[in-house]
Amino acid sequence: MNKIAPKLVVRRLPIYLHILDNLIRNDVQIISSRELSDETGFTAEQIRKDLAFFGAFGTRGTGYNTSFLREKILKIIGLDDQTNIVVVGAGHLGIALIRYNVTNNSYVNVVAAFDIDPDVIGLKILDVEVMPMARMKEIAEEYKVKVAILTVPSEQAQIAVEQIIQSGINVIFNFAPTKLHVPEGVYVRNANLSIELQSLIYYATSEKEKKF
Amino acid sequence: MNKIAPKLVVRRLPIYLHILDNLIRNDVQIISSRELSDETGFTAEQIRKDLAFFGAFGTRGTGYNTSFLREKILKIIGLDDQTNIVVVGAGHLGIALIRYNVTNNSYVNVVAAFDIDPDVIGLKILDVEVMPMARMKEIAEEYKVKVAILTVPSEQAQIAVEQIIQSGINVIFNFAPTKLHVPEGVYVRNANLSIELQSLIYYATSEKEKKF
DNA sequence: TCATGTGAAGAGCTTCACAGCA
DNA sequence: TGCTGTGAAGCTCTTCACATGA
Repeated sequence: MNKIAPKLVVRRLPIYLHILDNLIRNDVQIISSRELSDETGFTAEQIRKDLAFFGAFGTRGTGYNTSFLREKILKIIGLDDQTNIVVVGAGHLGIALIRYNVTNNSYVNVVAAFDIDPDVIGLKILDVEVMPMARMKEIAEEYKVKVAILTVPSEQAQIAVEQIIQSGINVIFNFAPTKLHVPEGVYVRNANLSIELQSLIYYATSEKEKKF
Repeated sequence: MNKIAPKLVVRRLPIYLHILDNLIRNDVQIISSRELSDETGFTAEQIRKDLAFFGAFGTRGTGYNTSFLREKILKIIGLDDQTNIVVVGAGHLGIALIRYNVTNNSYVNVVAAFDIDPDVIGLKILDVEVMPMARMKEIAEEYKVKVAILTVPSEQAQIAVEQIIQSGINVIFNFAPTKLHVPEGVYVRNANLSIELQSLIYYATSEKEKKF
């Protein structure tokens, strides 16, 4: 394994994982790329190529063993044990993501939230405590946290990023509508919901109504 | 204009729009693709190509007039007047998105939320009322709603989709972790936050720790 | 001179067509 | 036979290099 994995392939792996979990729960032991295609909407060829990038996990003439493939994908992503993350910014969105994540995601666990507002510090969302930013490094080290969800306002985003990086976290899922400046080796994915929403409007409006 | 706009270009337009809004607020009248590159992280060439796809909006040797370019992008996206949307599913995530959107997005306006739970029907989140699903069509027609944010649980997603489509809405921003089946002409964008989060773990784990 | 606009080249991802193997 | 695995072709998007024009 020396080629680097295509970004879009990596983003599809958890989708396959989710389907495999459901299949295994229903005692399905074998699945073909054609059936996975029906479940996902991706083509069977694409699914085979995605998986084949990491190795030959299937059996010709038969398909993929669901449990075996699940284990392989867990290893590839790096989800082999419970992965701990933190939420930075305990506003409405941060709190909603904590509740949402806990109920929807059995692989990733939020260990703490951080905020600068004394009014929210000390609160518990489900069993997740909101702590002052100063405790981030201690928590990150204790729980081996490598990923942070960032939901602070734009103005505070860059300052929060410095603290996140100093805490040893190297992946940021950024919900603040601003560009983050990070050093080499830190990976940022932006999830700017307002901007996504605006781009969707494009597909709601017929071409005829647009003049430019 | 007969070629169809590249999807990735459309997704970047609101990013340019956001920056232009800030520049105009600070009385900046001219911006070059180089400066837009510094603000966005995209290359200057890419920004020029993105904009040039829709027309020649700049002045050679000078740059782009911020107000002029803003107007053009608004027209291209279809944001020429306040765009109304609805939220389907008034759980934690739906409520958080209503609060988040209202405070972050001056172009898009949530006119109503819908849910099946009698306990939340009648609630107001800011000034957005939670209504029974049966009222969706009426509201969609009254406010010319073309876009819905879908935040119901997976099991209810497909049923909700039928109602959304029957209400005349043709674009769905889907937060439910399930594949939606829609007819031709309906555009779905998935924002599965758990799955995005899982794919990020890949970038947090060093290659050395992975064996497959 | 300086920054836009644009063909051409390049990179990345998907689809095709079929070889390979249980 | 049936489904995986994979080079080759095709498509989409990005980068390059420079012609164009204020």
